[in-house]
Amino acid sequence: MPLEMSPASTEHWLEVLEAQGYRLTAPRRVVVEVIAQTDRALSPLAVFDIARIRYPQLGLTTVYRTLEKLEALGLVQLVHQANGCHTYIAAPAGHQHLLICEYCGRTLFFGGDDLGSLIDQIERESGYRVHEHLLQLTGTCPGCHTD
Amino acid sequence: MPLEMSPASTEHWLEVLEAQGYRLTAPRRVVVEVIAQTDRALSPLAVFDIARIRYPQLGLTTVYRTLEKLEALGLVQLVHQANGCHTYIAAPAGHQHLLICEYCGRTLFFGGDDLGSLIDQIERESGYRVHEHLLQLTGTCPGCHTD
DNA sequence: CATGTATTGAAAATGATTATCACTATCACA
DNA sequence: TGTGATAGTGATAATCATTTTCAATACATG
Ligand SMILES: [Mn+2]
Ligand SMILES: [Mn+2]
Ligand SMILES: [Zn+2]
Ligand SMILES: [Zn+2]
Repeated sequence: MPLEMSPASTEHWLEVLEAQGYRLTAPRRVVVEVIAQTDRALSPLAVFDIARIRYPQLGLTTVYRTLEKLEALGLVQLVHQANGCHTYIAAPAGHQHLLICEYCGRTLFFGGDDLGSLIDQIERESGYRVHEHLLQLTGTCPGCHTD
Repeated sequence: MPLEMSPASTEHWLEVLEAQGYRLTAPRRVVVEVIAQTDRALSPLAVFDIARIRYPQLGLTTVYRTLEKLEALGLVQLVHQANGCHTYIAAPAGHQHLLICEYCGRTLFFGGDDLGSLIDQIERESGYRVHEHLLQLTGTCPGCHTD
């Protein structure tokens, strides 16, 4: 079943970073706060612009570097955009897929397991082994369609 | 069920381009040939390099412009790469999804209808209307795994 | 405090894609 | 068959996102 975005995982993310041996610096904290507390996919530049309000010295380079670490740790996940540029969004626990409202940007996750039987079938018929998959749905959320 | 790549749709593609009012010029022909006859996803630059062998005056700009038209007509489809850059591959008739071998690049298509029941379920549970979806599977083809 | 290491951000470099523009090829039709 | 209108081309320049470099700073540890 689809999941709502969970709020404010900031503290948890900082713990994970610390457990990895990373220092909890001011610029990292602010980047983590922004992306952990937003329920929309954000480009690195958008993260930068928001984070800079609280921490004006912040560099865009640090935003890229922090997002890279968070993605490697599975705390954020990449969202593919038609134009080629990628955005990032806070990821729920485990591998999940996205359903994005094309009007308001509201985002819902649903479990990767829902794909299991489809993938099993494709493996049987093709002889391939499936290791990874990318699935993103786009549409309109309940608030953005009236019919 | 998964489909093998169909060969040499070159003539058909040229007809479609012509039917759209586009002229069948030498540079367009060579770009169409390259992408229509390859069963792997190619970057614009890769298309350029291959096409240039037959038509050295070709400009990279024209490759981008031709791929853009072919994609708009549904003749090629975009393949998302982890690094952000996109590649293109000849698309079978109708909306299809990709299964790509991570070792040899061999590519299989499977139909969008296979996703129908999953999408129905997600629509019911979420209240969203799903308009588009992006699905790509990655794994190993029969020739690239021995077990 | 002293020292080694991680982190930072400005600036430059890179790489992909797109926009410009002068030129050419092709088409419609007189 | 000319001829003007239009589509198409490719070299070049511009743009945009991302990565690299590097000197300076912050932090941890003894
Ligand atoms: Mn992508
Ligand atoms: Mn589909
Ligand atoms: Zn919405
Ligand atoms: Zn293979």
